[in-house]
Amino acid sequence: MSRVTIRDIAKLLEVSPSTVSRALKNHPDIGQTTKDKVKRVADELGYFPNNQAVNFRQRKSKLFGLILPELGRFFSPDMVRGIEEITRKKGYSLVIFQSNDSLEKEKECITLCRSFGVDGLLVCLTRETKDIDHFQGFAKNDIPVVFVDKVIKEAANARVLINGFNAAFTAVQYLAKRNYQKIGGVFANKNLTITKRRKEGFKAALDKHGLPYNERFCIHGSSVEEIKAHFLQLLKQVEKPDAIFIMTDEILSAVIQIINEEGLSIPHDIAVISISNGYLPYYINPKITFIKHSGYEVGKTAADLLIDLIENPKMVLQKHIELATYLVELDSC
Amino acid sequence: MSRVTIRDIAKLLEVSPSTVSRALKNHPDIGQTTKDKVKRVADELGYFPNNQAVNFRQRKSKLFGLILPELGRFFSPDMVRGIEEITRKKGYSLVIFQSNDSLEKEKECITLCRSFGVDGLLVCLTRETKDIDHFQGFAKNDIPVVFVDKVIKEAANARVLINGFNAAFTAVQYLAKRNYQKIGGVFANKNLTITKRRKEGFKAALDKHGLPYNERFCIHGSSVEEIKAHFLQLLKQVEKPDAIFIMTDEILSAVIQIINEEGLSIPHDIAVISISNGYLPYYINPKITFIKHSGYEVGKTAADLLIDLIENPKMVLQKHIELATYLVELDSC
DNA sequence: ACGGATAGCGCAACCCGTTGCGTAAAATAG
DNA sequence: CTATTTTACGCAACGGGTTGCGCTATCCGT
Repeated sequence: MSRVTIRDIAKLLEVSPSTVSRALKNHPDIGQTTKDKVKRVADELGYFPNNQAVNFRQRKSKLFGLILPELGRFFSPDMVRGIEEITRKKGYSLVIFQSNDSLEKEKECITLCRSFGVDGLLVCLTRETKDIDHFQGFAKNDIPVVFVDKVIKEAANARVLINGFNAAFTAVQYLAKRNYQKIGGVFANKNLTITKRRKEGFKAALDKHGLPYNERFCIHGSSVEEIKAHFLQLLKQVEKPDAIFIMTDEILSAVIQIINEEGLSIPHDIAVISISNGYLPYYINPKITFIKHSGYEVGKTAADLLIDLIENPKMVLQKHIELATYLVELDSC
Repeated sequence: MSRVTIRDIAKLLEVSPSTVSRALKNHPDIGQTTKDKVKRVADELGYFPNNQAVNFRQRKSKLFGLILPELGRFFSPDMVRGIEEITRKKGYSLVIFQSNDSLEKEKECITLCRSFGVDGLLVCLTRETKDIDHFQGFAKNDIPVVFVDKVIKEAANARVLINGFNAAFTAVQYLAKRNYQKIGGVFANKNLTITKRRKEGFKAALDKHGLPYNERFCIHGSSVEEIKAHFLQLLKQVEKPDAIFIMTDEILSAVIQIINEEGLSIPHDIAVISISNGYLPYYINPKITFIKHSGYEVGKTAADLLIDLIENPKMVLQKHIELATYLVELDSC
């Protein structure tokens, strides 16, 4: 059996489809008795509106696209949760796409989003993305785009991310105040904006506390394997850091494995502080002191901003939001 | 500027919209010169098809709905990743909904899915869901539904999950073979099918190895807090288990925190084995021996099954797939 | 009783790509 | 040079809900 349409109801009641349509949405032009009849019949027939038709007509889709490099285990699930909550509350749904950190796939995702006619787009850029020209199609059609977490510094688009500079600064300052002298850092890919910002904060805090920035104590890596290998090298050096700052949960997970495998004791052999979404630090013994950044908040804020942009098209499209972070003092330094 | 339609191209070239439509899809009825002209103009104007119109016409949406209790940090991200990979490859996209483990919200999600006209549905049921009558609307309209991970035993629908009985059996057998005598278990909510199956495997293994099933060594909890409280109580008992089986990563994360806080040593004070997606066990010191179940594989398998059901409508809709698990031997027992 | 207001509903176009059918022109066959 | 086929394209309806406009019937005021 095919689905019940407004015309089916209309025929049954011998009224026009437009009357049924208006009756169902309590349009004042329709008499109460007609409204009642229509609603009763609609109910009996199990009618429900075909959103595809409505959206097509209104040139809306009530869908947001969400493009991520991948669904990780730390930050992104929380972020997606936050995004989904807000969008849902506002009557939108979320279509997710994974770009696998490939620029080419990111472009594919964009094409898909356009073909679905998404009403807005949330994007966490791939590490390969150097410019955002491929998003211009959306700007032309007045479809707002909000960049989240991984952004491009030069781009003048709306974006939401955490204040990585402050987070790193706070972390390193904490180490400095506890008299750690040889502070190292473990960072992601050097070229990413997110890495640069956090490293700037790292250096600034060292500087403020009169500590030297030692290049040899800082390692970078684009994958878990790279991080592990480089960190192991660092531990084998003659002169080792007495404390390390860690840029993300992913990196923390890698570093912890090496520390455990090497049988080192935290904080005795090496102190650790991390920027984290706040779960992993509690699984580790001792619990890792961290700078809390909330994927959930980032997601909610980004979704809110996107909805703002849709509801107030005149609003500046270049709003930048940097969310604050805070220290959670545990046992690792 | 509004988006370019097939009629815009038609007007420009003084042909009919149908000619443009056919030209763009290489229909043999259209002459080569016309095809070339159409394609060139389409390109110049930046035309791309309006999927909303097409899908509406075909009564397809090329969307799958995915309803989850929530986006967790262990199993579900991997599962979503697997689902997304397969669906994407087959030309579908994924709309995700969170039911927050509420039956009412689950029903809301279903309504949304229907209104979007999803072509298929993947569902991980809430803990409140006792029957699946609210999915009957899909059955009537021949829209396939695949249940994933959290299922209802009685329901005769397609489903994909891991073989929880075997996983638990293997785990407990491993403990038994290593001469642990007092084996306890930490389980989720008693009423869930997923819990029942794993507990059956737990008991069966004890039975096979002539070990007693001790109710006092088994705890249940529906939340992290409950688990923590109950597990702490268990540790304070006079007679304590010498090894514990843990049913999920979420529970493992809670148990580990208590063990750390109590200053117990694994496996000396208590041995641990868990069913896990395979990340958390490596973050813990010592690394936790676990039964590997793959959210990624579950996701891929479920998506494959769903696509099968769409492409071969005659196929039995009641296919049950239980994925195998395997032991990963680490250092916790 | 007459003019204007208002309530209540229908008509038809619209959104845009697709597709069955029809047809004129060109090509081929006989 | 007809008769038939083939080529190449156009027409119009379809999908389903929405909406501006127009029309009729009733109601109210004077």
